Amino acid sequence: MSVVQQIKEAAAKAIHQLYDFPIEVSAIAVNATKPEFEGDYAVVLFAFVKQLKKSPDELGNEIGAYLMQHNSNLIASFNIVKGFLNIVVANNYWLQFAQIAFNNSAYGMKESNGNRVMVEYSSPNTNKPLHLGHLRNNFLGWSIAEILKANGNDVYKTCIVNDRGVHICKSMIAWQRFANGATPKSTNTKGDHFVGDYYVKFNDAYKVEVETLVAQGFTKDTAEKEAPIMKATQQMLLDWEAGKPDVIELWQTMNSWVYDGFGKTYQTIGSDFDKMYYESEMYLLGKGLVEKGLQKNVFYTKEDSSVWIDLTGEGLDEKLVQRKDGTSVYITQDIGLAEQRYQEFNAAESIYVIGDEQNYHMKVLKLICQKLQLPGANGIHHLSYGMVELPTGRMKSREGTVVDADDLVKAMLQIAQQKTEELGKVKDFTETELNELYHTIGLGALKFFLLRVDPKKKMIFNPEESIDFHGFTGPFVQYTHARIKSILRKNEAASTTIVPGLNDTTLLPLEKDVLVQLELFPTIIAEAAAEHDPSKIAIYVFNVAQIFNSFYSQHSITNAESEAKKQLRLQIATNCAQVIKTGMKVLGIQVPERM
RNA sequence: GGUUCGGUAGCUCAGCUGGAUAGAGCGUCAUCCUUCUAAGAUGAGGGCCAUUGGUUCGAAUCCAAUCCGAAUCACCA
Repeated sequence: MSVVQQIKEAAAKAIHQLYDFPIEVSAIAVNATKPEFEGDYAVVLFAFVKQLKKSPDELGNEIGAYLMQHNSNLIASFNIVKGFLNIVVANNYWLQFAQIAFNNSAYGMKESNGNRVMVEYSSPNTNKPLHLGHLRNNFLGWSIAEILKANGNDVYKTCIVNDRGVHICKSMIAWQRFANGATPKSTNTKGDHFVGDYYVKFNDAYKVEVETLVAQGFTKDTAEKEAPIMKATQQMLLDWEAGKPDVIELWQTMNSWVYDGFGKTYQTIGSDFDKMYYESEMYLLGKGLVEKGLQKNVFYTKEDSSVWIDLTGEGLDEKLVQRKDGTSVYITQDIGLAEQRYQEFNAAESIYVIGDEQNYHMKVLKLICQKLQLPGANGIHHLSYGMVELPTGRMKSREGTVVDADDLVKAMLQIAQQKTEELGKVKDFTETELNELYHTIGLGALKFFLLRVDPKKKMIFNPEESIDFHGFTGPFVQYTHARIKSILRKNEAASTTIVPGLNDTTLLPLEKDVLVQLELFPTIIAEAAAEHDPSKIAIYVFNVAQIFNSFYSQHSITNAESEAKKQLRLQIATNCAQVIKTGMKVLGIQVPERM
């Protein structure tokens, strides 16, 4: 149990016992003591002054004395300042903690709890390569899955590929017309980029046709509908749905190019999935559910025989779930997919990593699932993340301001290489080792940059700042790890038992600061899982690195004042490396032994 | 117009289940490598926490209103 939790429980018990006043543990407020006062944690007394009709000083003294008497292993002393009961945690407690963490290679991880959780993320379209926004999605999804695993859940990572629809047909039409049989191989282009290029070519051609029609006197609306290339695209979609062999074949070929490209990107950025779903196989799902919904009177039919749900009672609108021609819409598919996945994975909780532009859609989806009483409906969570914008504003494909994922990763690796070469610390590395290191650092910088911000918030990607390797960055944390490892290599392993001769030794402030920080790790991991928020861990891991660096600059480990101190500091350093490694791992970031 | 989210240092962000003098990083200025990795450390400077009112012992945090910004409200996906 965490120190804070122990203090809360002890304080609640004290108040109950001393004043015969039962109080919820959660009602006790405990903060870190400000550095200028003596103590580690402070119990806020104001809340009870009124209820217990005693002055803060009186309360503090009585509660403090009780706590010391009944929790002598935890609490060494206390003092009261302006309504705050400052508690000094016993040095022995911290020393013991150092041993416990040192001997637990899974420190921060929880035992399996048997809960099954499905995480859906990435979900690309097959007409365009991945961009910066997809990277945020992929890093968030992968990380939240790891964080949930670390908290003992069984996690299933899934991905739904949007591989059908008009947008795909656009690329196909453009390829037919403009490619002259070119392939990714013949042009030496990555498959997803190759197909994306034809999507762009479609739009260029379409634009020209519309302009021509407008010049001939058509209205813009008519021109957009009547442009020959658009009509051809719509015909192609119909042919696809009818299963016309040559269209299906082209569709399969072009999609296979895209998957080839995506596969490479996923491998580079470390995304993986337990199960891939393809919309082409799923878009008919949910038809049965429409029937079921009608029977349950959750849905109703309008006179044109389209099917709707009325969500005005929930403050939303009426929503179409089936067109009058009997075809299903986007949301119907999603309902079907939700049910199907529940049957496959039996996950009580499903987390959908989807941009905040779909907040409304996800709200509707959950509501409908609940009204249909689908199992697992209450466990649907939308991990809604904000858009990634550039300093100049939103990325727009039409204006060519989209930051391509592959380009960005490549640029990060190059900067990692350049920086590493400048510093010249790993001149003895082999070619393979060097490439591995550039990958670790470059990708680490990128992942950390995208994960260190609260997912809910939109963020600004500043190319200048993101490639900074100093301060609140991935490489800073990685560097700290490498630094610790370097020290550990130069010393024999630390003692795994209680270091003799330390019981009476006062911990130095910086030694204690590091231990206090390390002790928070399990709490932070749990918080990050509960809030679906990897940024909590990024911030935490940075704090650990920072505090260690302060400690390191002040106190020598190798040449400590005594052998006992040396052992303790080796333990502390080892624990820091361990916590940094584990914390970074759940963010999807490797840490090097040297850099 | 309705709904939702946001507005904290020059910039990027923490802090938001109310608690002590609002914190980091970047950038600026100044120190520290013959001693464990300087991708580091230390210090200085930088703030009407959008505005106004309310709730109370106490508000960046909760409530209301206002201003500014974003997303969304498709028989698109």
